[in-house]
Amino acid sequence: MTPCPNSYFARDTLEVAHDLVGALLVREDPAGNREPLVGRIVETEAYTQDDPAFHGWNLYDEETDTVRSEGRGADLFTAPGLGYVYLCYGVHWLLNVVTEPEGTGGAVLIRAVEPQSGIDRMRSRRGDRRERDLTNGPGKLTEAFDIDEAFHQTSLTESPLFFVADALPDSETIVTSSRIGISKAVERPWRFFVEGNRFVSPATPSAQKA
DNA sequence: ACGAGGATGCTCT
DNA sequence: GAGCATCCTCGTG
Repeated sequence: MTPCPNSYFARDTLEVAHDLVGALLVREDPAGNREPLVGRIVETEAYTQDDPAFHGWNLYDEETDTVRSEGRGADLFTAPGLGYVYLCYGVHWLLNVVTEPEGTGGAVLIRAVEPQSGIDRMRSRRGDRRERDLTNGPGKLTEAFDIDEAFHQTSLTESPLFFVADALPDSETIVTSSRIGISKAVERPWRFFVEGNRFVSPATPSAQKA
């Protein structure tokens, strides 16, 4: 269980978003008394600094190669491997990990995981429902994993919350589609997910080969 | 299965 | 005051 290091995230955002599909998301109990919560990531989305759907859109000035440090989106230009966690629709926390070298904007949204360990505790947090409904959406998995603003701008390369790289089995294929729930740059195929996996979020635009 | 509508709070204009 | 990187419940087929 070696966490993905900062260098893993200091890469092209599309590559990181692709490679995180199949990786594990691990949430350890700080006290160490209980087994960790573990989910295998089956769906991600990429957001980049030249992307109108990006929260830090237009903070980067190409002419002067500088970044305006105003507002929420500025945290997307911080060091790779940090958390970017924000409240969506006033209701749900969404988990992103910052990508690209510091000073370049980028993040990967974790949209769905397949529970692997700690399922009983996920269900106790989420309510008694089908296993696939515990974590098949970006707001659902943060509730199942007890992730909120406390992880904003904290390191996601060490306990208690980190990623572990893992390859997909031969039986599974990564495909892409347009991203979910955005109104700008909707044509960019920057959603990555495991084809046919039942833990992928319900909204599923037509897929293309990754 | 599928669609409509409401909850709820932060950010930016 | 509008617009969200969403989810849940409750209708109707």
